[in-house]
Amino acid sequence: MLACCFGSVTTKWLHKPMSEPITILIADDHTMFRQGLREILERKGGFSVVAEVSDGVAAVEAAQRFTPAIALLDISMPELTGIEAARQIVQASPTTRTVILTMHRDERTVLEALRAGANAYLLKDADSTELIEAVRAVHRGEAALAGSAAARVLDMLRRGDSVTAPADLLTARERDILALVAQGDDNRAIALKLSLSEKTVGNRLSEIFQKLGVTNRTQAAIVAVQRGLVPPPSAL
Amino acid sequence: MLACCFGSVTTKWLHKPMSEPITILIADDHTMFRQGLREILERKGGFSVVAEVSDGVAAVEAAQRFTPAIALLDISMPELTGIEAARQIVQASPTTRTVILTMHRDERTVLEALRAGANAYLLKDADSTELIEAVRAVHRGEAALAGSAAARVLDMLRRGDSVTAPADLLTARERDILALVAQGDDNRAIALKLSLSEKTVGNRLSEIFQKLGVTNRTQAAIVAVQRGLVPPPSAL
DNA sequence: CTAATCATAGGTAGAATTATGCAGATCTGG
DNA sequence: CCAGATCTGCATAATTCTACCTATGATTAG
Repeated sequence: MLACCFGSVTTKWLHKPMSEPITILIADDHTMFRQGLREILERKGGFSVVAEVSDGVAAVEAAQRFTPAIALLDISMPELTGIEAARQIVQASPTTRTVILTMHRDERTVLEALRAGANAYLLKDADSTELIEAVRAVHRGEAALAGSAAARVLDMLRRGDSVTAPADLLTARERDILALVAQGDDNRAIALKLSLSEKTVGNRLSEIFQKLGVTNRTQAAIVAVQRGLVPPPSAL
Repeated sequence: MLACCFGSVTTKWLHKPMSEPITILIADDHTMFRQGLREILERKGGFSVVAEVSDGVAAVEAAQRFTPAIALLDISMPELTGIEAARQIVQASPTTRTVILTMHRDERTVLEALRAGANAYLLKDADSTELIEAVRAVHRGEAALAGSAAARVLDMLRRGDSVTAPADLLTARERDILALVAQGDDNRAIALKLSLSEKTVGNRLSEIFQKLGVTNRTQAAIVAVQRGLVPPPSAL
């Protein structure tokens, strides 16, 4: 522990001879988590947290303004999920590489994130050294997937079918509907809010269920939130 | 930043003359978050993290074995929610004071936690200095509620009715059912798993909806997870 | 241009959900 | 032991949901 502290101080003094520190944007809706991450990164040395934001929209804006080398994006954020944010950040700030943070070890979420242009996918119960290593790897231009995640994705790539078949990506409209389902709206409410007929909502929903591999709306809501397909319901 | 680092080192050297460090148990299912918390607490000085666990059951066991002065409990944990863990910890280790961490600013959750015997209730988007202050206050024997939370609870206490009326605490059986709803089970599946008739499940559900102030099972599932009434669905 | 996909919406039929009311069994605190 | 709360089960009816079918117009890719 002391060694660690000394180590960090030492590293700090050696900043100048090192190459530029890696600039980082942290996006997570929990202040404590952000501060913890910042501590870990800055004490380690070689990293410079240039922005901290608490929702997806702010993340995109900050990425555009600060063009950080790395954007650490939590999946579950208000306004815009980490995955959506990543999608927009690769447009808004192409030099920024994105790392998705999540608590769910879900293969399909990984693919969803990678398709959105994310360069890495890390579980929140990964060790902080794994995080550091992943950030460095991504900064070097490698696409990093933490330990177990990497194995799973490779497995899926090997099986082949998994990568193409469950390309069950929801369409934009389907996501609209799913987002309302995940807020507890019934079909009538959804139809009203989206100016659709209840029939259409019901039909869409059936397709969504198929794509998500579930059989009812409650399961769909759970999956949607867990996979970061829609922003989590803020408060009821 | 440098000052901060020196400060922490200094504090560490001064450990001995200080009163005993406050022993702390951290329970959260995200390793990164735990490590961040630990960093923040240990660098600040005066705190000693004696155990880190990732689920509610382990939290209760650790509290029993290490009898920490403070248990920092995340609400949303596998196996056992932070609130349930607090309930059991006050039994298993009466000298341990519990601090509930959550991301939801929900008045009813606050009450739920306080009723379970928690000594403090902190939002995860609180500042780390607030956390430190709260932990110290709780250790001094005070019941701490972070800024806005305190105000809200006081408001509710003032209104009076809120404290007694929404004593809509669910019964044990109702929680059982709600937990399955929050996993996406339909009434038939619930009836099977709990050895009940579908009718009974339906009846219970209607009462649960009333108590939670919702109108359908999806909303109930959302509320249940957000309030920490049931452990979140692990993976679907 | 053609084929494919998407968004829309209508229909039917069956399954599930939800709101109520009633009632016996059990348990618990006073 | 009593009173009250809880758990259980049954019934009914209205509502909602879900699966599956068809079909039209718009957009898009090849």
